[in-house]
Amino acid sequence: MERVIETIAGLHRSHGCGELTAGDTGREVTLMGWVHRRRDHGGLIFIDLRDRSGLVQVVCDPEAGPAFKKAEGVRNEYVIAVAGRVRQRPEGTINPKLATGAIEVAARELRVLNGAKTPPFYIEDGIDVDEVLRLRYRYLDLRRPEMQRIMRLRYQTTRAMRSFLDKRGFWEIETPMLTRSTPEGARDFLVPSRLRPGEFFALPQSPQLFKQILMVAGIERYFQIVRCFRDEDLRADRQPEFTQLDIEMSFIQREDILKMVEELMASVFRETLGVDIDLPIPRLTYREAMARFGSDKPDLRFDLEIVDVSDVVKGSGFKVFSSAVAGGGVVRGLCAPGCANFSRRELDELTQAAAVFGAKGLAWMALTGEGARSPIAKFFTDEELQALVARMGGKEGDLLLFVADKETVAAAALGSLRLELGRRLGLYDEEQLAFTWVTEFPLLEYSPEEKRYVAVHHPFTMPMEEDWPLLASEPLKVRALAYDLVLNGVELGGGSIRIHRRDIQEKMFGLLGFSPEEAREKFGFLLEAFEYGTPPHGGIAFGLDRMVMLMARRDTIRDCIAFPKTQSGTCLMTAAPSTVAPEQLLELHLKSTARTAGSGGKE
RNA sequence: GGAGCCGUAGUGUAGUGGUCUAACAUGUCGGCCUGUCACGCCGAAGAUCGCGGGUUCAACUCCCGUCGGCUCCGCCA
Repeated sequence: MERVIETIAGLHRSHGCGELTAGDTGREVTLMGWVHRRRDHGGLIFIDLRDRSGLVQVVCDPEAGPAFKKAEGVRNEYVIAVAGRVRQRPEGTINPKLATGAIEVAARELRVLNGAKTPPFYIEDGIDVDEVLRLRYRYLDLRRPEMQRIMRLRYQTTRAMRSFLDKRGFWEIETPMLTRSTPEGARDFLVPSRLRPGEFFALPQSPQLFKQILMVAGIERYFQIVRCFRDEDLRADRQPEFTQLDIEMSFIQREDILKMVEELMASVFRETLGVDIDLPIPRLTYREAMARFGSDKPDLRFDLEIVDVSDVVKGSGFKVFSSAVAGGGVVRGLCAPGCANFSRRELDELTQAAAVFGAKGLAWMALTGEGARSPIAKFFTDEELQALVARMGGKEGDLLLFVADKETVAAAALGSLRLELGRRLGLYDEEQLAFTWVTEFPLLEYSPEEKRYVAVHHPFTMPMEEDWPLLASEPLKVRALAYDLVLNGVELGGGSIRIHRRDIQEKMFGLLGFSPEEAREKFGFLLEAFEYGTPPHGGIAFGLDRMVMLMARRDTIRDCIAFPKTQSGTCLMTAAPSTVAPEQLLELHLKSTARTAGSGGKE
């Protein structure tokens, strides 16, 4: 059908559709938006008009003449302007499901500002459609109210952060997007330099080194809401480009930062969600978190703690347990309340969940009225069984689950099992916000691939002063002045007090296996800067996408990013990445070794 | 790099070796309709079942491969 596109000339939008109330009755208004739905009754046409403020019903009467004629040709998602008068709806036609349901706009004039193809999915909340389609037509997906709410929440969150930090004397400073590839850490995205053949910039994994140099530069209090890039595999909560709130402060100690961040979080959650966070935020040491919850980002919305039974079972006749302990491992368990009646199938599923993290098996013991029902009960004496049940705090009707393994495997497997049980048993309230600090992370861990120690946080993290003596003797036992903020089992952010003393930094490099020459080569500019009067300093960085995901109660950060990538790192809307013209490569002095025959990209 | 799940009209699903000439809902298009709001009623169009190969008399269905998507492990200082 031939559609006539009209101009907007002479019309001035007076209201948002969703803003109109009974108080506007009698008022002459001009609305502009998208046709959400049209109901054509032959002699009377209703149009639900939508803009980002909401919906309102527009009524077109044949008496309106040309407006009625045009309304007949209008289709979903057409962009129209309507001028008319707000009126009360007739008796009995009020729609309580609609915010503007008590009124309607009687169209006097209607202009079709643009037509639209029929969208491939409904422009409304709660749609059940393949995410591929949503990402391909992201502009339509973002038209949906729930997505608009998330985008607004994200904006409100960064606004609240800026406002808080501004009041505390922080300056927002931009750092380069084209920078130096840094060793250590994630894989870099590289950008070839045209002017320097054979050389490359890297996109920043974080502004870490720049923000520390800003402390040397005397900025004292810095922040930045900044895009960061990591060329690693994706997850529901990991994208190759993401946004972080990056903060650094001088002349402070760990407590100063933690306190400031707690106040920041309280302020942001109050301003965006109207929620009050209980302060101070509770703290766990890394050691405690791993032992009790099997994770360095424990979900504290529910208890269900892991219990160590190594000492109880070390002398038992059950070889799997006793030999695990004898071999330096541990036996730990969980008491699943009221799960004694779990089926074979449910137990298999739990075993699978534990196996993902490397547990070789999952021992179970159902506490029934007739005693312990379990394939392993026969290996224990009555006394051992009693001691075991007592240690686990097991009651009749409970199911005890055990993993015997290296400490790291047992912790990880039971930690994941704990989350699985928490979900299955509905042990927590979805609305709850359980913040926690995790502190005293280890400074170093051993990398078998590289056959050396690597920094758990980064090479500039200050060791805890009481552990300084261990640096030489037992480096793996040294704890760092590093901290993570965790919310509902998700790592929101992390930071540390940095090393500002040359002697300690040299020790650290020594432990990481860098010769002075190597250190200079990798971080020379930073070390040089550090020689010109570096204040004690420290900071933290938060994943904005994850924070918004939790605030909006979504399961993936893709829903909180306007234009996210798929799991294979592509953009379904733009079809990026793509091949480029050979001349472009030539200019950059590059030659692709890829074997795919992409001859210049898709048309 | 590895494991698992998914792929059928525009969309969401059904169909598990033979009336499948692929069904249902919704959407779309046309007609009717002056108080609907997931409007209603009547009618129509719309799918080489992701792609390629194999098994079979016969494949949407079984097998292999491949592509795409999702979840997870590794990886992510």
